Amino acid sequence: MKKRQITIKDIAKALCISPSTVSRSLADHPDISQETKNIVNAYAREHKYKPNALALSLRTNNTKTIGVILPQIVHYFFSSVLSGIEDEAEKGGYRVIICQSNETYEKEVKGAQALLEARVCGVLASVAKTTTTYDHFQELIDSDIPVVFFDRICTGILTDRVVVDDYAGVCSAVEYLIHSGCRRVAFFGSPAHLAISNNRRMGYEDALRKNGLPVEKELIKICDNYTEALRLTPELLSLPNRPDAFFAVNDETAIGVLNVVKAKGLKIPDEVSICGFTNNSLAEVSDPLLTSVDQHGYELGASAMRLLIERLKGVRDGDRIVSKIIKTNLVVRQTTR
Amino acid sequence: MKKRQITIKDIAKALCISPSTVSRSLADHPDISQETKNIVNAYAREHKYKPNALALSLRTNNTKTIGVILPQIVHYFFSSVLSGIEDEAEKGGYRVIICQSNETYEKEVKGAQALLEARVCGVLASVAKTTTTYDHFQELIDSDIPVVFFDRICTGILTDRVVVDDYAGVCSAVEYLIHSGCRRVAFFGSPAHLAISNNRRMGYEDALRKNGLPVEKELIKICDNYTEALRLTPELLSLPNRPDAFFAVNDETAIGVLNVVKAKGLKIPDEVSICGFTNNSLAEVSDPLLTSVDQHGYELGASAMRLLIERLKGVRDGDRIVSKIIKTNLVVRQTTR
DNA sequence: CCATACAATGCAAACGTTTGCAAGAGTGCC
DNA sequence: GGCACTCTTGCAAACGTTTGCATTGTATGG
Repeated sequence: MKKRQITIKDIAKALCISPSTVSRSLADHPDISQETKNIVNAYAREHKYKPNALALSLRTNNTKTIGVILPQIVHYFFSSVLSGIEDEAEKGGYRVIICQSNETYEKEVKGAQALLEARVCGVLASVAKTTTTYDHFQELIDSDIPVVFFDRICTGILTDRVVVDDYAGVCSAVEYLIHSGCRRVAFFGSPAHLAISNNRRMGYEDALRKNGLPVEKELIKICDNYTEALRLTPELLSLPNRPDAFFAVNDETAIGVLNVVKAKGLKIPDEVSICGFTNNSLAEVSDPLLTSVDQHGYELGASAMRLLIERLKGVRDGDRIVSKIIKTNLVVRQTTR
Repeated sequence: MKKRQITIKDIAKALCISPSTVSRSLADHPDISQETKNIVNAYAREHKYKPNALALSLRTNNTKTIGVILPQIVHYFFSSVLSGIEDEAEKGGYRVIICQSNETYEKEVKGAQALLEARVCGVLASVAKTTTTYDHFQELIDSDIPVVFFDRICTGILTDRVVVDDYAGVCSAVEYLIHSGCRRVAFFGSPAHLAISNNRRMGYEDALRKNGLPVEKELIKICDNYTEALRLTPELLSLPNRPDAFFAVNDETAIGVLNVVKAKGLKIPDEVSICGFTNNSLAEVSDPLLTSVDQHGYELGASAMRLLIERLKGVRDGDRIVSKIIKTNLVVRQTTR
């Protein structure tokens, strides 16, 4: 009952010719007569011949497959990155196989092993939060599989990378706040042990300095989720000299701020401006609509994939590692002046 | 410079034994002496031997790979489904390769072809909005590749499916609204040409009927996005006999309603109750927090994958198609009494 | 001492392709 | 008629595995 897919051998047998002739006919090889080609192609089409990608890969030692290792598909940012990766892969004729680490080191390692066994041509990776040792990535590279890190890069390893320009994104957003008249901008950021956090914090501080404003400890909080924002925002608002703007390191947090500010009866943006980061769907349904820094996740994924494909094609010269930076841009909506 | 992965043949040559012995040693075959096994395993570990999944698949005619066809990875619902699929696949030792259709028929067909070429063991699919003909899915089935549809099922084809219990989800949510004292519940739904839309609409109507309330045309609108909600909600609120509750078919729309209601100065939930559908991250950051029907996307994906694996193992008997229904549940928050 | 049994290993084919090389048929030229 | 050429096709090996069967060597039993 098990129906096998039809193979080149089957076609050859049916038409009483050799497999080589069939193969060459399908590939439109000049050595084969037009007549034979016609017969073969007709038969192949009629019987819905599909080349066996496995056999082909084995033969040519080229799987046309890219592995992706990322923390969590469900996060808006990563799913948009993945979407960009997928689209660009398809354009280049590559398949994509994915492994989510769920932020654990162990699953990340398992994923890398699986990709090695699948003989992928290259790997795109964003490292898990709990990862501190990088042997599994090094093993990929040692096996001559190009690795391109995206967003959460791996500092210990010399390899291509493409990251979001957090620093500039935050800096220009904060400058925008300042130029619109804000004088006391609060900053809600992530814990400092991620490289990304520091970049953002520096962007904030530099924007203040560039514009002659003081960096005040009491306006800087570690706060990167909604509930924390609900807890910390009132504290800041009740300062004798309350902030007139908030910059939050993600949109959930910014929405938390927004809800508190509204509840206190303060006018947005006239009395308090708010700016988020990521620009996910939240920003498009809040009231008022949230101004946010767009990270261009899709573009980042697409860009990483393009870079990887260039590597595979050997367009890029050998050792020179390239590090691309995806520019963010501020999407101004209604929470800023 | 190109470093090949080490193969069984390499090990055989290095140890001056035959490839078969190496293969059997690695598989812990009883025919092989413990001594030989030890030597082989040691050598393999030292040189980081990784079995070539391609060759294995070709040999055994089993790729241990599942194909997934879905409309858009970026949507919260689909990315959570995908996450469930991925996790469950990993448990079962399957790889996952994904194709997004971007809601277009053409890409869906291309995806199906690619999966056929990759000789996947089975396929999980959710059909694109623009798809009206199903030959590409039929071709998979004709090639003896089991297909399990999830969420957006394909009515024309007899096959396993797992869907969200839209009808019951909407019905019980609306009943909840009624039992909490609401008498005029408005319904914001999708255009009727999707099967899903009708189920939801029926759930709404039946809930009203069961509780002796009239189904009123003027309370039923086609409206499934944020901006539409901003346009239509004021209309309903200015009716002489305005609704005291809104049920929306997704969370974006519900948030739109919420924002309008708040702006009008009506109390939520005392004067107007609101209930959404999907229970995505929006529901957890709105003010007040949105009551919503959780679709359990992750569980749906995991369940579909489990069903597919059972099929592949032959646990399920041949022709009987199974259709699983994932129960929704109402997450009551602050927009309902 | 021979037959038998058993343990350990090797041979070779197969999975579905591609491809270098050889081979056959036909044609034109001297 | 023989030679060199072109045009078309086929043979066989290779990619990395697994596995049925054959082979070898050794020990056991009569």
